[in-house]
Amino acid sequence: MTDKQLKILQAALELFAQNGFSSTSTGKIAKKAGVSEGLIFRHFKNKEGLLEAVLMLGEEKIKTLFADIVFETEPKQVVKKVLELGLKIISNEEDANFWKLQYKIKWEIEKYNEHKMEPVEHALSQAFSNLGYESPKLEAKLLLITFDGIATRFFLQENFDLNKTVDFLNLKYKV
Amino acid sequence: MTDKQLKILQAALELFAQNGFSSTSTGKIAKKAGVSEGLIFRHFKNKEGLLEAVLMLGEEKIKTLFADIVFETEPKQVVKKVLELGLKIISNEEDANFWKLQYKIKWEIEKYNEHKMEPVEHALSQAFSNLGYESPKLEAKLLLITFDGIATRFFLQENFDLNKTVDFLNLKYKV
DNA sequence: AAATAAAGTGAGTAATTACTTGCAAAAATA
DNA sequence: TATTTTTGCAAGTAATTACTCACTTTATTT
Repeated sequence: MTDKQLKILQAALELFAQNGFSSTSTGKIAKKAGVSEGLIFRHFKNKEGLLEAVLMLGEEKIKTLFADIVFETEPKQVVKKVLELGLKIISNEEDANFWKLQYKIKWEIEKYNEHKMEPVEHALSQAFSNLGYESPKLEAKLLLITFDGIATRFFLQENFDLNKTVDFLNLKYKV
Repeated sequence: MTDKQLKILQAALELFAQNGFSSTSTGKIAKKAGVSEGLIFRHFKNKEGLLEAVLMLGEEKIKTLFADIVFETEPKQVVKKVLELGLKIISNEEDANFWKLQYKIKWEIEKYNEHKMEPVEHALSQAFSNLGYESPKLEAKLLLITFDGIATRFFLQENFDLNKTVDFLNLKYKV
């Protein structure tokens, strides 16, 4: 991984997350990265290849955040940590861009990659089971669906109060 | 509203909802509508004007669906009807496209129009209040957030089981 | 040091883009 | 019926697009 290669990936992440895939030209990426446009195609073959590289880089980062949840043994803490994932994301601008890109791409390419969240869903399901919930699997699914809703608001609704929402959910789930 | 004008709007709705705004060319819209490309600009000034016209048409349709909720007096029925809004949407392909477009555009243009849901939120809040919930306003907000999550899954997740999710929520809210 | 490979450039290309314009047909109005 | 307005088309246009190619520079290997 050369220095310029990384610069391209960073510029692409920012622009893709900000303006979407098809609205971001390779020319603008090259300019932002301080690189000739041809270099993008040398390293990533084509625009889609660049997107895939950015997406893969993001998945690695996201997996790190998941590990903290999956290896948690205290059931209440599992739920709490899932709910507070959002707060964790804001704290790092690059992480936030990765998440935003994930959702943006979902809507642009129309494919929901459900198995990405599977380990978290499983951990949640187990946690709800231990907490005595009647339908732990459905509870886990529902919480992740709610999480998608929260993400939608967080990235798109200007005056969305994330803390308030998370607090309320903590209260509802008693964690 | 001429016949061709309507054809343009219908073609634009389908293509925008399917492929997004910036990825849909005016040429393709014209071809699908069976119309010369120039006519689009005659009637709608530019591509954005066409989008706005489509969006406005959609809002009218959506308002109809909302009316049924807002004028409902039985609190349990209000909650039930909000939860079953999704089911109602599938039944009509055009309605589904309008909703899909709403979300697509949100992510493409990055603006969440919250006041659009305000009457529903207010009705929900009142319903939760009547049902004795401790924080009716927050409950209303949370349900609409969850609704966004459900919409995300409904439109993007291939094997998403809408009925199962709605049934579970009906159970949780005891409606 | 010589040879090979990889990284990087920038000008060029064909296709697509949103949008314009001049003109004809149809509809509405007088 | 005559005139004006609206609706419609086809052939443009300038800008932008993703991508290529011939070439130079830098790094790695022999």
